[in-house]
Amino acid sequence: MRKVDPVKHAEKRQEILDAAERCFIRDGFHGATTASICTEAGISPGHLYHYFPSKEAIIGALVDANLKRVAERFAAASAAPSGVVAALVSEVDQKKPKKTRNARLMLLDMFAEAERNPVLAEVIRKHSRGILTLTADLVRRGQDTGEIDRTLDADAVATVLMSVIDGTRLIGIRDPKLETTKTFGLVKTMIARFLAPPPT
Amino acid sequence: MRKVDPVKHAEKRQEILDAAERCFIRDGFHGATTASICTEAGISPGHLYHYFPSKEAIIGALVDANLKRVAERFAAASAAPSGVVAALVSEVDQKKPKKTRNARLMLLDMFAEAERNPVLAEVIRKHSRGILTLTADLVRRGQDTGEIDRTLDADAVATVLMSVIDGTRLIGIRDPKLETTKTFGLVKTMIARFLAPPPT
Amino acid sequence: MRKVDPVKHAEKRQEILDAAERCFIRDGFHGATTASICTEAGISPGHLYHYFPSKEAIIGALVDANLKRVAERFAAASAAPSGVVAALVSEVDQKKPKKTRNARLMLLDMFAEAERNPVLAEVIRKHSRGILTLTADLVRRGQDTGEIDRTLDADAVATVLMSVIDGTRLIGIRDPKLETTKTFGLVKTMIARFLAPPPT
Amino acid sequence: MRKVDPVKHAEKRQEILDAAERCFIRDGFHGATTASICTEAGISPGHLYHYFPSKEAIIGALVDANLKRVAERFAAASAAPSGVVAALVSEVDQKKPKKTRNARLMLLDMFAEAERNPVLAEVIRKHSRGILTLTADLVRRGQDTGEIDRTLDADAVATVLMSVIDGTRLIGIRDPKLETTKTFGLVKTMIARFLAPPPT
DNA sequence: GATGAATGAGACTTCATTCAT
DNA sequence: CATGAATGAAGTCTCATTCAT
Repeated sequence: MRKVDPVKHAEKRQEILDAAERCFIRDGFHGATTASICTEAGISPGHLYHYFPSKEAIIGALVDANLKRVAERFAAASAAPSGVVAALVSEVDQKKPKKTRNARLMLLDMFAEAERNPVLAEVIRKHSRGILTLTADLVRRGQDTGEIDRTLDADAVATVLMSVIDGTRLIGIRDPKLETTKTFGLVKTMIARFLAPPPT
Repeated sequence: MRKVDPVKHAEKRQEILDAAERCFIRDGFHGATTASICTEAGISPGHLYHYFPSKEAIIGALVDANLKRVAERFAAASAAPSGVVAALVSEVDQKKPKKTRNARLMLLDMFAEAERNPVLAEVIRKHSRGILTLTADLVRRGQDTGEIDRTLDADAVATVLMSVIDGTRLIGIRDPKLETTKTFGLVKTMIARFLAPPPT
Repeated sequence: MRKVDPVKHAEKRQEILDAAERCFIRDGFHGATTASICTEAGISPGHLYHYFPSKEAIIGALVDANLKRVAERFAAASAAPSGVVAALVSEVDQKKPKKTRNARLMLLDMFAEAERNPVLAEVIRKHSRGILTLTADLVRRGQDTGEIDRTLDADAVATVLMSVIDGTRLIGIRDPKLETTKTFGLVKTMIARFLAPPPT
Repeated sequence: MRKVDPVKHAEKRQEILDAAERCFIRDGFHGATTASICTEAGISPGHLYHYFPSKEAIIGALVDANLKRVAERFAAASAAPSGVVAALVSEVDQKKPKKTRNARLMLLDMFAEAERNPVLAEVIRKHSRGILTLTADLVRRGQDTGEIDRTLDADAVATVLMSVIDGTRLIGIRDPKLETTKTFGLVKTMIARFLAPPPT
């Protein structure tokens, strides 16, 4: 008799995820309550559980979606015809401050949560491996073209670059005033000098 | 004649802080309960409040102590007679994996918490400014001796280096297997190339 | 189509208030616990907070309802066609001893609580002003008909009468044995002599 | 070897009672903590129990002392050579507002507490009986001299007068603005008319 | 699907009282 | 006498989750 309309179901699910993201950014993973998410999404508390089996599952889905988005953005940058180093450096660029802040908020909550939550940790590891592979390939391409120092280990370089980008994301907690174009520019300089082939 | 023994009080306070740190590392700021801290410290639930007015105050004291320790360690490295770049790079070095992990756990919880807790945010900012000043001075010294590229802005360099170190600390969440000597070595290479004066 | 049933909600809320009143009469505002109220109301500890944001709010609602009831009862008496003095005196009458005792218990807890709780104090003030106005009007009516001494200030008389009634309510604490028909009768005599126009 | 100096002991005891009274007036019987009383009295928490076996005992002693003082003041007024009605009415007089307020605070807390505390209730009853006896005697004296209506039952009159005075004390909770000289004056008028012998 | 009433474990905190020194 | 460290029961309130309708 009754059939679930899978499209509508998926749409509603996404709406809830969006609402949850707003709540998490506003209040953090722990500060946000399922009740607040339901209010934000305009549904009743019980109804949430038609779409997600638990608050943890919402977090998991959100983290997965977020990291996937980042990975895809990076993949797009890699595929772009600009130089290899330019692609590598693209993630450092300063977006709108508000976006930067939101990204940082989610990143920190995600990472902090992942420390005690193996499922989340695995999600992060999965996406990290993807980005790492992509980056390493990019580095190897740069080495082939001579843009990048051939003596560097491409995989290790990828790891270091990912860590640099993560570090860049955190600057704003140390002190919001440090989150400047100058800082980001200097990070790019650092990466450029790091990767540059040694002068002959 | 009979007075409070401030030494004993401070000692007990420290014991509680140590116990709390173990709990926080094990369960996180949110997962750890005041009850678990009391059990770990071997005191009764109410007694905690003779030493700290709230759980938040414990976190605050712990964060302050932790960051102070880091800053002091770094100050010591700066004062050492080894080269300037060596000092700058010292923080990257891999300690015992367990210590690395613990440091990361605290760092993440601290930073995540600070996003919603202005008091904590200010504590972090205070210590960050201290480290930044120290680093910038070190960089300037390096520029004076010719070890470091004179065209770089010392303050901006300090910011970038701090961010790189923060990023290094996070590698283990992305994937514990990446937390290798090789990775850390390559970070040092990056910093060295970044700071090196341009070949004439 | 499907909506919250506001009637049921209000009913449950009232049930809880009734349960709370029983608890407060039995144990006092401080002696009664939210747990005991929940047990009395037959609900779980957490569920209380679907209907009231805090224990204080329950007290507030109860005090408001109680005073409102008193004011309405008095308003009804005022409207009755019996003589003005009879109406004024009606509040003194002795009800069933148990009711008298309960009323006293609530009154005392209310008043004691109001000393430190401005919100409660305002609730009491609000209803007191209502009763005062009503009484003063009644007195003026009596003065018009010649039942009451025209030289008395109606507002001041209202204040004194309210205070007399409050005092009457407290007799039972001084000594339960004093709470007799004789005492109450004499209070009526006092009021009658007080209000009576002077003999010409 | 060690003898307790009973004088010093009694003095310290009184100091503690004074401190406790300040605390109770400030915070109420429930709001005041033994810790705050100790701080106010300048002693350590443990030391309190050298003078009183419990917080309840402090309240008991304080209530006893307070009521005794009231009774004595009233006894003094009774003994004064002024008219009988003047003596009866003396308790109504408005003291300094602050004193009035403090008296009310203590009275309410005392009475509210006595509702659930039989020991306190008995203390109150004891002193009430004393005042009642005194008042009744005074009334009888007035009846002998012709100042007071001879048809009134002296004991019942005493009860009513005590209740009127209690009521007067509460006026300020209903609304602080009502605690005026005019109100108190009118209460005196009421009492005078109440007691006056009927015109022949 | 959808609601919101209901649950219950458990968190943080308070405070009168005791005890070792 | 005097201190203050220590106890532990209990209280208010939160919140993820379930269930009847």
